[in-house]
Amino acid sequence: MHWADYTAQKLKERGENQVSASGITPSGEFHIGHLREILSAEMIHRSCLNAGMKSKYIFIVDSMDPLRRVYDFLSCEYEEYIGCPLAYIPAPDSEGKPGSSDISYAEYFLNPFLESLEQIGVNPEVVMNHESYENGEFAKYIDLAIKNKEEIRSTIQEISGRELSKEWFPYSPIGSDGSLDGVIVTGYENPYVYWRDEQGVDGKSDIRKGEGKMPWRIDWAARWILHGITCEPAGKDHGAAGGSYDTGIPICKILGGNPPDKIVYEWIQLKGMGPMSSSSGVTIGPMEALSLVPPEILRYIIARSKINRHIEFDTGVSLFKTADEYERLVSAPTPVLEAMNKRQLVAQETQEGAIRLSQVENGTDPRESVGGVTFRHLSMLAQIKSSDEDVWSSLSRSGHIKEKPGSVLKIRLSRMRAWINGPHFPDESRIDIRSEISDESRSAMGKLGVLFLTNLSSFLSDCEWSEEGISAAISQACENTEIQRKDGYSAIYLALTGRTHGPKVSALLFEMERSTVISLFDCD
RNA sequence: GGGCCUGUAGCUUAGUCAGGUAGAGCGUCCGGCUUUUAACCGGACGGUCGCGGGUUCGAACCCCGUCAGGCCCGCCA
Repeated sequence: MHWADYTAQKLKERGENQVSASGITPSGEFHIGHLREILSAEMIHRSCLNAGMKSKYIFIVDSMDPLRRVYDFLSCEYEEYIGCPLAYIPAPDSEGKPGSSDISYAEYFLNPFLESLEQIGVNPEVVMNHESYENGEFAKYIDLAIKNKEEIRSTIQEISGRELSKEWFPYSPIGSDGSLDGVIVTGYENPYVYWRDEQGVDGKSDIRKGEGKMPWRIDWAARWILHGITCEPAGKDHGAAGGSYDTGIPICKILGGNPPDKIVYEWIQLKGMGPMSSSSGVTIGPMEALSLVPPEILRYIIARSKINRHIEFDTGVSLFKTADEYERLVSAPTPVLEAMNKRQLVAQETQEGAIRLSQVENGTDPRESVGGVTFRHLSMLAQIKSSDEDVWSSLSRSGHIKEKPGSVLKIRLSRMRAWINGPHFPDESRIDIRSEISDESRSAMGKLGVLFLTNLSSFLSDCEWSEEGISAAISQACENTEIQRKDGYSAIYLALTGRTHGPKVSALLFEMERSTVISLFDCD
């Protein structure tokens, strides 16, 4: 059984209404790792729906979290905003300086991410955490946390093994300069928390407004109750013994809630750049990774791995392999046979779940996602056809598509182009058509190969210029020169690309000018 | 120091919770396909399940120890 289905089955024991959630701090550009957080929760949400439960998926943006430090991509002017909630500070401009646009720092990084999520079929209910504070939704829990301050303090100290200072308080007010740092609480009288900040200024914060926040470990526990969260997969950092999951559970109970079960997912890491690239400074941009990969393949990468396994995200050749695997499973699902033992059945069921959860739209037929065109074929067309229109007309001539390309296919092509034109596309998959046959290729194919190509050249000069016609000509030339088919095809690839293998020859030649092919092959 | 996750065929891995003859895909090799090429079809090769001990009639699986990799115990997905 797939892990998401298994989790859904476990959740059913709690009841028929499920709320899955993710929470992310928008402190910088979103990246592939955040995607695992999002998709882990979203896939469980889908499994709950598929199991007949009521379920929703919410994405909580930690917009009330303060700016921790001046990140590399920020200019030093951000120094003055350290400690201030991300919702209340300006977004950086193109130079990393605080800009004048009216969107906040938090929104600046969030908005493009939400667009990417839409493309991979994730449509969460978005909750800006700072709004929950501003609306007073947290007030009840802040009050409870303050009243149970000592119990929460000892819970955190015992479970995390961390010593809390004398000044520690379960609510951090914003000081006179807008920062949460260094503000000491001096008193509490519902609804006001009294404080003194680093400048020595005294003030008070209304817990019903956005004038402060609870520390992370308590904030998390409180939001579980506020939103009725039953499931929130957390990264292994939160999941470690003594981490915020372990303290969140008892704190949630202190605040009168029923915490979700602990679900921990492993990290996803970027790989695929050769050892040379890291030294040459080629690194992959966080959102860039998302823009290269077809949505269902991206989902499949997350769905096929168990939630507690490392994933190496690779934008090189293994992307082809993953796409092949996906397409193979979609077009020819493993059949359920009587002879299968329990394990094989489990494996089959897990595989089916991974494919089902990889679909951009829940419940659609996986075969539609391939759109009749394989990833590899598209990579060839995208390389030899610079205009999209030519790609579509080629696909329609070859019978891959009926009329106009669907939106799924258009997105696939644009991502393919981004991949091919970027630094991550593997060289070995690059189609570089030679204008003449190199000496190495000539010696590799041997005399028979040369003879074959010359022969082929004449057949091609008067065959029908279609994939079928070209295939027939190749076949004739093979028979005529008594070359092994295998060697004949190798000779063609050697002439075209200098390698012994490549994409389907008839399709490749068909996309070229007949005269170009004829003069290239006529090499005797 | 304390803790978590991982270690199974050349590679990616299933199976570990509920112990019962180690499964799959990729790659490799061999054969087939007389319009066969980043294919397809059939077959073969390939595993001391990290290592050592224990429990058991029986251990990849349970227990103890140990090694290796990753991670957490301020913030981080």
